[in-house]
Amino acid sequence: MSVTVRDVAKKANVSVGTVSRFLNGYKLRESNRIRIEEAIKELGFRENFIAKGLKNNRSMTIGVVLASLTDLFATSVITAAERVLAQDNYSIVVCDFESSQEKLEQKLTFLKSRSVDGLILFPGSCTVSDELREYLTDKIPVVIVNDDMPGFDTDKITVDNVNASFRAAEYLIHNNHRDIAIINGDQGTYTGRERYNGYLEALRTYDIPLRDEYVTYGHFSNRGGYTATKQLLALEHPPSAIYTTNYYMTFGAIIAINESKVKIPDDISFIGFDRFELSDVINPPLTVVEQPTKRLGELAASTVLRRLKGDYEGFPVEHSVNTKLIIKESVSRRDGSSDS
Amino acid sequence: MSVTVRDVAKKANVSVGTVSRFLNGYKLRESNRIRIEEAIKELGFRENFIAKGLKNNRSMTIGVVLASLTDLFATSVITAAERVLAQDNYSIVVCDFESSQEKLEQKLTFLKSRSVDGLILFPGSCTVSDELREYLTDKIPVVIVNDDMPGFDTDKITVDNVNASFRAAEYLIHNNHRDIAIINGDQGTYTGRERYNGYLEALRTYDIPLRDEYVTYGHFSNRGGYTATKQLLALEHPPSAIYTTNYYMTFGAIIAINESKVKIPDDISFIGFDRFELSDVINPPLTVVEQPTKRLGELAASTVLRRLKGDYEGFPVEHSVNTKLIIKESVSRRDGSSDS
DNA sequence: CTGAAAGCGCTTACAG
DNA sequence: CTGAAAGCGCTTACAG
Repeated sequence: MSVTVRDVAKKANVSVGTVSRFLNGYKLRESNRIRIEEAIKELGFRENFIAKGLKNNRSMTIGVVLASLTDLFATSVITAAERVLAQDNYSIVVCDFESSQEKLEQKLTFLKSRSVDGLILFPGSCTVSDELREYLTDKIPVVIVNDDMPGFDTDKITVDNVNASFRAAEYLIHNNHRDIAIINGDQGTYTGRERYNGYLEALRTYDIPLRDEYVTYGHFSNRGGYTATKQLLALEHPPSAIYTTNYYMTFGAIIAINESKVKIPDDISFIGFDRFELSDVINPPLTVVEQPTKRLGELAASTVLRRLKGDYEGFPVEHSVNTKLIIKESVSRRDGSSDS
Repeated sequence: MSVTVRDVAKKANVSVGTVSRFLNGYKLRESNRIRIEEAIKELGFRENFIAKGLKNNRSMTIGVVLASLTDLFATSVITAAERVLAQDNYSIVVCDFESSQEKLEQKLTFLKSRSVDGLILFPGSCTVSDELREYLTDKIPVVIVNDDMPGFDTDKITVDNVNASFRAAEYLIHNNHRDIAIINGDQGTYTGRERYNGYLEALRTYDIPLRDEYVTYGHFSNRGGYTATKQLLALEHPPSAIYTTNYYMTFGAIIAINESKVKIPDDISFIGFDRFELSDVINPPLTVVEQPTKRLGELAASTVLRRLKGDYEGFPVEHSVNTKLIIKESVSRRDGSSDS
């Protein structure tokens, strides 16, 4: 049915070995090269990656494992990663594990049985497991995105979460805000904790007492951000500024604010997280912490690729990429006085 | 290195053929079965899907091709599809083509060279091409999701787009609205056209004249929905109701409305599209057209699976799944009088 | 630079 | 029910 190296070899009057060498970029006699090229074209030959994989013990696929396929941050990162991987002829096979540790382990063995050559993992709140350790034992490179994984030493691509929060809070402080609320994500996650820590650090640095009622939790969801914001606005002494720590909570918060009578930035200042389409649509445009999703994806991809080529220099490496505080118009300058 | 059928065979004192038969669920002598099971367990044997694929000419992977990995509708559908496919041991390899016809064709040949066994395609504004036709020629099942593709006869899973719009508009009409605006998606797409058609049909059915200034285009994006809404609200005679035809435009519109002084549903009625987390968060909860993404994904998956098993009954089949109009509180009843 | 041959890990007629 | 053997489409020492 499909045309194979054997057919090409016959047509070009060489051995299959020579065809194979041609395909893999080895030098060969000019005349042979030309005849093979012609034969390939005439016959419409295409390599069979499966057969190739069997010999080389390579599947030319990279597993991508994440909590949910509908997570905008992860899919943005993956989009960039895919582009880089495709250049080297790798394709990605994706699995979501619905934030379940058990499902995660299941998916890991599933992907293992498909002989993925490498793994890009967004662990979220999940932890190491034997299934994961087996990858490293078998020399299959694993790259973790925006997470730590205590007890699992592998390459990581992260973002300066602590610093991001620090600068967001600091920016508010520089604008004379002292009543700064944070809407935290799940503290069971690395990003949730780190982003909270940066906030705490900023308050400490500038000698601003931490007020418990300004520390809320939105579970990284739209609804959570919405509820937390409602709760903050209902406080007897509401904050003068709110800082949200991911995209979903940001928009939950914005909707809650829009529903109330308070206005950004006159009545309340606001710093959101992540910069996707909505961030710039709303009015006033939001000051946000922008995560370099494209760069993260490219780094994740190039790191697996590098390991795949056997270059294990510096392993395990951690690339931390800087976020950017995008200053727009959602933060207003308070006058110096404090009414507390 | 890794343990193979040969190792299992040796340990269990049978031939590799027998081990293979065991793996594929054939009956065999009780004593052999037991010894093989033990050997597999002791050796930690796992099948090599690549080798299997070479013999069977199957890769056990399904290609998923879509315009953008960050599209919430598509990723919701894929999530459900993946679940079903995984049950049959298929994994999905995804490619986005960034809404470019050229990239699409490129990805199609790319996936072809990885021997995907089937294809789930979200064509968006792209059209048929030789690369795609080749799949059918080679008996690789292709299922198209929520789109038509003139000149390409294959299985399709769609949604009752026309009817969805018809019922949305009708619902507004039943609530005495006559000045109904629509925010259309790109008319180069199937869903864009169909959703517009349903609106037109409703107006025609109820003898309501079409007003050009109420027909706007939001290009399926947040920003587009935002801009179109601003424009509608600025009209000398603004509509009494707005209907948006996808999720992104819905939230662009909501933000625009929130920024203005008009209130939902008192000043303006609103029907959105798609029901993801935000739809229920905002206040008042939105009346929306809900697309059964889970069902769509399951149908797409089970349809490829069926074709893969050689069951070509009814080919090409078109499953049209019903949307639901979720009635919440964003539509108000007008009094009978008209002020036009 | 190239051919002949063995082999990657599995499956499947064939013969018993 | 099972073994021996050929083969899926490719790669790669080996010898020349």
